[in-house]
Amino acid sequence: MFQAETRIEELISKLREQGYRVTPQRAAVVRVLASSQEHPSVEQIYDSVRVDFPMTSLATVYKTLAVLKDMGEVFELTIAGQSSRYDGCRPHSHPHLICVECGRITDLDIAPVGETCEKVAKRTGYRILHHRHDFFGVCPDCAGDSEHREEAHVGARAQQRLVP
Amino acid sequence: MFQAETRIEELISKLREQGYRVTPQRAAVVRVLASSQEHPSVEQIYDSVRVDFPMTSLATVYKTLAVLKDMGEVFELTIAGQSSRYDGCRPHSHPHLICVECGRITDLDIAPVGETCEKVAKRTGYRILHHRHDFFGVCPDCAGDSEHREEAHVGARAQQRLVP
DNA sequence: GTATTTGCAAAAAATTTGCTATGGT
DNA sequence: ACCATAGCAAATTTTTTGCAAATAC
Repeated sequence: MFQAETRIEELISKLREQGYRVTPQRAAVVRVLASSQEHPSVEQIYDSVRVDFPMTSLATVYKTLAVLKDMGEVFELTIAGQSSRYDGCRPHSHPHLICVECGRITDLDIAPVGETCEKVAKRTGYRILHHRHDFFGVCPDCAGDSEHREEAHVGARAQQRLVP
Repeated sequence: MFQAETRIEELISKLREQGYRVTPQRAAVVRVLASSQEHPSVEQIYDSVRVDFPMTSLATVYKTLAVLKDMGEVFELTIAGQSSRYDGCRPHSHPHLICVECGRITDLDIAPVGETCEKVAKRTGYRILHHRHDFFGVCPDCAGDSEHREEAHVGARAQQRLVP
């Protein structure tokens, strides 16, 4: 929130530096990414962007995200059973906490495992680019809900299949 | 490879215990999952299964994987830009090494972060179910390839006086 | 002015689902 | 025999792409 403006400027600059054109649509996507803690989906980014730029297309959002991903400024969080979420606030790998019920994604500030990256590189001979460390669980809200209404509560956002 | 048989039996038993019927198709999927280190995709599982059971359908593979995932015996590794891969050899969360060039996925045997899970649970109030710790990088083979490609591509002239 | 980028709509992937016949228990 | 499951094809969902028109630089 605080650093959102800074991050927006940073991303805009980097786009320019790399020879990309800064269109209003791209700027809008950047703004949404930099100012949200929500790790939004493409659809959510699209909706937010269209508040200010109703002419923006979904394809453009995808294309912009592809550019930012290639630049290494945005990380795509693929998740089983739902569409990808995007993290553009912090350029560096950091752990996430993901509620498997409601889909909420939170940044974690636990000690980074930076040294482990180097350890892995040394041991395996890989050149490590980044890593993902995500914890999946049930958030307090959803835990409370499911205690009370186990069967009725099928997460509002999370589509889970029911199996006998 | 050694423990494959054991793991196959284990999975079959667990299916039975939970009231699922053990069909030849399901057994075949289990066999592929338990005996491969490759973290196969659905398509690869499908192809392997069809060697022995050519009548098996892709939908059945998906359905079987859904069952095994729900049982917590198979983990779906979602990856940006490609279809999911499945890890059914070890039931417990463990880190992976993923080559972003060739897609190869290798199990890592570095120290588990079990205590971190509990730490996260304590700190956040989430009930942690599992976690993902994956390192993305370029494997030695692919690194070699791209070095050669680059050299060939740059050509003799450009090489003479370039920055270290 | 020119090359990139947009938006659209259509295509391509990837995954799921509904329904009936089949087959495990 | 009963009911879960397989197979198939159609439906969904998610993401990508080709191309003419618009536009950032």
